[in-house]
Amino acid sequence: MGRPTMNDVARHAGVSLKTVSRVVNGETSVSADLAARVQAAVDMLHYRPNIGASMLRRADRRTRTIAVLLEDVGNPFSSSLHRAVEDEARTRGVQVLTGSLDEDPQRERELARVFTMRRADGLIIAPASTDQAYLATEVQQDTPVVFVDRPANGFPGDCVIATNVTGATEAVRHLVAHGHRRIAHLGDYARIPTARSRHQGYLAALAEAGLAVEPDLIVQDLHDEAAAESATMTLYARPDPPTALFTSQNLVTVGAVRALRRLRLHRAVAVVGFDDFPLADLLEPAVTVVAQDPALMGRTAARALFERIDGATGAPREFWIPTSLIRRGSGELPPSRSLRDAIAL
Amino acid sequence: MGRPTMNDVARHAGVSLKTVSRVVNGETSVSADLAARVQAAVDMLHYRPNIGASMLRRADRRTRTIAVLLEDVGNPFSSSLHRAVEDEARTRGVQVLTGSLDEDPQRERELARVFTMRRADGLIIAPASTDQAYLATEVQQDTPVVFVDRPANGFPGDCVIATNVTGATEAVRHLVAHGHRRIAHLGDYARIPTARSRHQGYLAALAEAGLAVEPDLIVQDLHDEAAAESATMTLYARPDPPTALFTSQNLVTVGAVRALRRLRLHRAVAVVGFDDFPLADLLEPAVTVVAQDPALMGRTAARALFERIDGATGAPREFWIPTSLIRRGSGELPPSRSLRDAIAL
DNA sequence: CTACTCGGTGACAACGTTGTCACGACCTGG
DNA sequence: CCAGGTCGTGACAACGTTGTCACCGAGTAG
Repeated sequence: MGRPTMNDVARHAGVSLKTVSRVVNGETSVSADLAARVQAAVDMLHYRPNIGASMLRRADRRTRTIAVLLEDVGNPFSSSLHRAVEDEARTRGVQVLTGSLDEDPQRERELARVFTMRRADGLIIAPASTDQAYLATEVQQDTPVVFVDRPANGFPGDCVIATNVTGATEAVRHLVAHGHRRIAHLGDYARIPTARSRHQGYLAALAEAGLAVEPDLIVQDLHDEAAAESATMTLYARPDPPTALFTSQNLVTVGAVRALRRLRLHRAVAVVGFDDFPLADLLEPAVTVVAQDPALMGRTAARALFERIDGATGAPREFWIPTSLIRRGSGELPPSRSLRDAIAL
Repeated sequence: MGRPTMNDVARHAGVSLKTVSRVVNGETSVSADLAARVQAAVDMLHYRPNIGASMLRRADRRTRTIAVLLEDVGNPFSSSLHRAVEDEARTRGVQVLTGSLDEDPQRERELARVFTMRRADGLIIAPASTDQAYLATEVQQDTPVVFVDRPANGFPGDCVIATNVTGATEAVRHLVAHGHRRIAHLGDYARIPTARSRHQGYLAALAEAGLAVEPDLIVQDLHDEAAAESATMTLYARPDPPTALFTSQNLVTVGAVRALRRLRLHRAVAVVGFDDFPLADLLEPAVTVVAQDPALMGRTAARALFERIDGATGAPREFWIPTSLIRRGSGELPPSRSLRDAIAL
């Protein structure tokens, strides 16, 4: 004996199945006494509508479910974004399915397919793959997709993206303004679009300041703390190390800070990181960052998605979420004259 | 024209609906050439089964969905736990619905009801309310519920809980071992069971060391950084402040550390926090904590849940997830003789 | 050669719900 | 008093799928 159905309620209340349906759906065309009898039966049996069955029959075909594909629901950026999406969904009585992609394009496709089979009303995707053309066959014609954090390719959908290029430019310009001429860039996987944009912003700031690009000072494909830490160690084993670092992602920033600590250079080398992280203000020196606003990105993406679900048409839109430079200390350190001495120390 | 259905595929392949069903479900009793024709039609039409409809008809009534109710999917503890649950679910082809409770008992009931209407196969709940008796009428007889982080009341289900009491005792014992006699406790909302357990552990360690409980040194109902920071400030405005702090939650720990910084007491007052947090090792001094293992808690809860979903019966089980003391510096500071002088400074 | 089995296939009902329509009771206006 | 409309209610089909069962043809044993 599973859960009671509408039929059970109808029998209990001595009315027809359809009348129960009407009461449960709050239609007003039911007489007061029948409605009361139905309600009593519902309460007695603890009846709960099966919304799966309901969606099957309903005209609008809505599951009142959206799916969110993020890099990793366990990391701070993704989870803040997730939370903001949840809050928007909640006001609409919509539930949220999530999945982590771990930078795996294959997994992105798999999950898109799975959520399609579940007939999610819409998808929010932080792409791990470089090409979303597969979505054309994977999702239903009228299932909207909103891309967040990274741009989409090959599939039309609203995009919600941080101002990566200008944010990175601002970061590097800030270092230049504090007198730095040799500024290294520690970047994430070069295949990640945001990493490329930030790299581009770095180059733009150098160009603007008339500084030469020194390939030796650019290290890419750093994705975790350990890689960033060892890359930083290597950088400072060179004869002529940079006086400042621009790190393009928070794990990279933390790895670099760790390395500078070990080298006792944390008060000698300036650092500006892209993306804020908790406790950045409590480190010594506190870490200057270009902060993103993941909650705003999530809220914006969710709102855009719901507008589409509610029928908004028109060309794909781009929402640019501004970044903001937060001066905390590490980015305001002046260039150290005697870095090599400091290292020798 | 929505998505193609099995009927469309059947028509295209020139076979019956049922044959398509068999092929889609991988039944082997279909001849090779019919199976091939069906597969071709599936590929051509980009057919995707509607698993909502499928679940309605299937004998096992499984939605292959579980629901996870956490405090806040955006905080580090909840999101690590969530991620671990996702990984377990993924190996089983099960999807995860999540919801944040924000310590709101009402919201816990609402979400339990919503996920029931969606016929989730099982629930993982980090309770926000003190009584889960409502689940008896809310969830189906055979829908298992696993409680995580906090114990349940009034409803049978496996529990996955950190060793809060012994962890807290170990923390305080550690401070005692370093010579502290006046150890304050900064606790979360007293209504939260874990906060109470940690408080209990604190008292046990004092008793064990023959130290008197000083009510003035116990501050409860601190739930965020700001509250913890101002409580700490107040504590050090007293004539005879504690030489060490035991903080029962990571936001409280961070708030306390912030206050000690402002008071320039961060090298004078020992701190041990309950629950680890990113970058605790990079602060000065690095923060000694009793670490929980949220990923292990999530994994354990998910495995327990799936065992129940797969039919395991028997009395509710308790899984105790051990905590571990991580010595980093702040907890090893000796008692300062001249705290009042330091404050005056 | 017959009876019986077995493997492959399809017709049909059913899952729990909502959309459509028809029916009867009551009211209203001429 | 009757035609026409409105209101409340229920019978029935349908959503997309799977479970059940019956059927057909071929192979096998007696």
